[in-house]
Amino acid sequence: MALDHAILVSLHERAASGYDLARRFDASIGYFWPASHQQIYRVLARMQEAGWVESTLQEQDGRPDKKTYAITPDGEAELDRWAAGATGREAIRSDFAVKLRAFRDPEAIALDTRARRADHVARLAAYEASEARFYPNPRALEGNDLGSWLALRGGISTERRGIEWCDEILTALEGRGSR
Amino acid sequence: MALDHAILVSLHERAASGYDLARRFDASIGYFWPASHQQIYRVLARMQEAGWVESTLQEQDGRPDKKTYAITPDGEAELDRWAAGATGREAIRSDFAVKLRAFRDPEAIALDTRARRADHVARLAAYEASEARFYPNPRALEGNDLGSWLALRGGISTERRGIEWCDEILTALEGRGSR
DNA sequence: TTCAGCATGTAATATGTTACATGATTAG
DNA sequence: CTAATCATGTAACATATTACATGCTGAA
Repeated sequence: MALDHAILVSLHERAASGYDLARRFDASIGYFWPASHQQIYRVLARMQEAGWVESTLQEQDGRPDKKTYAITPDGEAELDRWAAGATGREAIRSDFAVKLRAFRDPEAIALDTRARRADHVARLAAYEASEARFYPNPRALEGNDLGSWLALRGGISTERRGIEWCDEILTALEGRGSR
Repeated sequence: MALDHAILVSLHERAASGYDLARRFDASIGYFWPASHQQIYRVLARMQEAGWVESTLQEQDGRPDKKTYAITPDGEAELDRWAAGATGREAIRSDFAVKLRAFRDPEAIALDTRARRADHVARLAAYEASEARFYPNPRALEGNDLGSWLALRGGISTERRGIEWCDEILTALEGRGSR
């Protein structure tokens, strides 16, 4: 039930509506735990029943009502409980690696690899921009900010390694005549 | 439906029973697409109905009967079709990164990080042993072997980056007084 | 007037995990 | 005698994805 905790972390940082959360998940926290709005609404409902979050309705003029969720003390306690435990090994599920093993169509692989590379480059740029903007002086970081920065560093190294892998694949394919 | 294709790739390499596949998934191909035997049996049944695989019963003395699955021409065609398309971006789901963002208990994080690091080291060693054993001369590789080697290279770089990230986290935590 | 954005959800389907179930053989 | 390995699955539950549904505002 890790989406629960991702949402709790996000609500701990700041109260939000389901819609707001969905947009946050498209950006910051969703880089490490993607989720759609449908999923988020469902989990919010479940957590509200469990007493981990509470909601207040806000009227807005010219807009639909907004249901703002906030984390409760029980929710904070649950976060603590969860944070004290160990996280297991994360499953890697890579269609792309499976496709490499299949190795059916080198041209298609090369094409796919180039697209993936561009993707990694774009995301790396976004991460690096974030880092420069929000964490210009990493040595001074503490607590929550330190954690967020370390998570971002993980993202940066993931993208870099993705680019390197793509380059390795492209080099190997080119060396053997596929363009 | 990527488990389907992972199984097809595996059956293309060699026919196997559900049980055999489950063990393969614990080792080679499962590094990139983990799956339990329960899942595998379910997907095999579905693919047999679709005509992508076929099974033959083998009697064995002193052992339960073995149902050996093989890929059919339709299955091969499906693999081709799938291999020609592009793979989308892979979702990263990392409890650990979420936990870093929560940053509730630095001691617990340090402990967890050390455990993860040990895990990465072990898996890296396994990958490197495979590489030395099965692909001593990468430049000479072609076709299927080249693909498998490139997939393995991806695994190796993933583990290396995991170790580096853990070290970065531990350094940051130590620099601030958590052991 | 059409499309993007705001804001909320339900429903159906697909996929993954955990627990249960059976029964034989072989190694310790 | 006990546990592990071989071999097959079913069932219940949890989670994730895709499609559907509604309705308002503001900008092009």
